[in-house]
Amino acid sequence: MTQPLPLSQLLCFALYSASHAVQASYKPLLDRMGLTYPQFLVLTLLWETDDQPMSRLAQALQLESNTLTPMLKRMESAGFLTRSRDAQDERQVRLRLTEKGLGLRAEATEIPACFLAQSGLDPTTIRSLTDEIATLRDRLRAAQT
Amino acid sequence: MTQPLPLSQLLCFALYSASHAVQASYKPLLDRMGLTYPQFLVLTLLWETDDQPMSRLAQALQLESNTLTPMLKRMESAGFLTRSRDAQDERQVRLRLTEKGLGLRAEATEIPACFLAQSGLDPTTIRSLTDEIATLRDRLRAAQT
DNA sequence: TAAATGTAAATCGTGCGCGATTAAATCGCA
DNA sequence: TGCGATTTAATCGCGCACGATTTACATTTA
Repeated sequence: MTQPLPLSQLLCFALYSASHAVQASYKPLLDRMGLTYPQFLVLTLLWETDDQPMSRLAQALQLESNTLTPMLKRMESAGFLTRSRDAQDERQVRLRLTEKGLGLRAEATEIPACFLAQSGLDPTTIRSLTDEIATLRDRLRAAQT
Repeated sequence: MTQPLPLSQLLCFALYSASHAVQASYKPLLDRMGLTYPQFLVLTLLWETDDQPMSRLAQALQLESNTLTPMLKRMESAGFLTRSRDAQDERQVRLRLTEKGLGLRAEATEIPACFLAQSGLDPTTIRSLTDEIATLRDRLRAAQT
């Protein structure tokens, strides 16, 4: 048996604290647009593909209706998107960007670049780090059977 | 200008989703002990050094009193630790492990090892990944002036 | 020593995340 | 065709996170 690691050397804490630090660094930029960080993630998906069912966002973000439903309602009231039942399958809720939601795209997609600058790391390092973390995440999800 | 990246290639989302995946993989083990994930982080710090002021935990976790106060009260009611005002400086709240809190140490410090096994990554990779993520976090915090 | 300054927790409100449950629509199959 | 099983959202409760403010105590300084 090895000695227990201190918090500062735990991968779980590195991820936890880094994720919070990233959200904090995004915050001033998102505030100007009236977005929270998870809402920014939702819009990022809709900027890639507009008019998606909620179930697809849930899949991509690994979030469930108990998180997404109230969040999307707030985004609808704020005027970023519309929610409407699919005519073919009334169980599904389809999400569509409004003009306001579309209008934020150019400004918002600059944020990851600002973030990269703030981090002081070069793009290649950022890319490989992203891949390694995504691989870890996918393996954990797969093990979660 | 480069093209905007899809969500799946954003470092911020990799961190966000991996952090959630790690917490999900810890959950069944923590549930058995009656702990939440942030509570496990608090205990990890107290297992390293018992009898700390709340301000030191706040510094280590980068959390503030608005998060920690209610959380520590819950942990106190659950019997994991005690909270008491420091006699020398009545502004401070000192945290001490109870027998129950101490008793979880051996079992809980095994969790990161289980996690490592689940991840399917070798210890060396885990360590360098942890370091890289911590470096990124620290640079972002430093830029956050 | 009294007033100004600084520091540590606590409090309040809002928005996630998620377990558990419910409701409604669709699908599958006898 | 009809009825059980499945799928999709919605709802409810609780525990973080965090901005903003307040309270209590300590320290500095006039």
